[in-house]
Amino acid sequence: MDTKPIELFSSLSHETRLRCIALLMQQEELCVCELTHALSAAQPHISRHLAQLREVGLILDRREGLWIHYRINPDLPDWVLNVLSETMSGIVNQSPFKEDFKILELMPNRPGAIRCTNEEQYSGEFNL
Amino acid sequence: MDTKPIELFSSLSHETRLRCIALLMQQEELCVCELTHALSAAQPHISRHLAQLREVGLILDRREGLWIHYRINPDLPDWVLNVLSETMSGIVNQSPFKEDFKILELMPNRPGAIRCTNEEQYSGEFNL
DNA sequence: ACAGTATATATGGTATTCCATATATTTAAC
DNA sequence: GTTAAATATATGGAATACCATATATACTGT
Repeated sequence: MDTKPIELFSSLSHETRLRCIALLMQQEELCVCELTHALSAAQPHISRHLAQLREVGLILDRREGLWIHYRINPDLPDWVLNVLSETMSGIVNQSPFKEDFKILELMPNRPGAIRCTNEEQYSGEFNL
Repeated sequence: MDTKPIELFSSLSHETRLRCIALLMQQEELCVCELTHALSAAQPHISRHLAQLREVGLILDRREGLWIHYRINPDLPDWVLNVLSETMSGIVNQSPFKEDFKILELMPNRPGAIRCTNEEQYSGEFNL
């Protein structure tokens, strides 16, 4: 895959999209409703920006019944994945990203819980 | 310095700015006329985008007589510098970045000389 | 005065938002 | 086993906000 740097950076230069990417970097896989909850945003808003990220190839989707799970595309070029993880290390303690992690953790009835009896809990420490 | 990720990425999401950053990552210090030459762009165009990069703190300027030299801000947070160098490794072999390096190398009368030849003498088609 | 660089304004174009609606899938009713 | 309702997600379109460009003009140092 031949990621264009301009596309990459303009994808990351919108708060909604960067917040989604940040959550996906932490959580492996998330569905739209979880992202909607974590960002306290309208569902069409999230859906639009996820579509943009998908079109650029940053994320992949997987349908499972009602839910569509998104995840970071593991086949991105190394330099792109490195940019993402360097970015994570820079923003995990900044707002609104750190709050997003906490709100997601506290979300009731997460979709994964219906099927996965052993959902993994985020073990980080937060200071809201 | 507390670089905001959105500001960083929107700075990098414009081709002119990313090309300037790429040249500055390679060249330590460059003046506006060198960047103007390397990108074959109008001087006000370059100046405008350098101003944006300066306002965000990505680059610093230093006046020396007629010339204003720009350089990457060495006091950027580590994660930002890492994002920049990871990006460099991803784009050095892509167009138009790799061509920019060559055109800059071949520039006649680089400053240090008494004045920059700003004429549009460059007409040769490089086969890069 | 002149060369190098910066800024101001207007204009056109692109991205984003919001609302409404459409599609897809599961569950439930009959 | 169809049909309908409910849930999850996606898309269309108009209004707005944002950004880039071009051109002209102003500033700064020799």
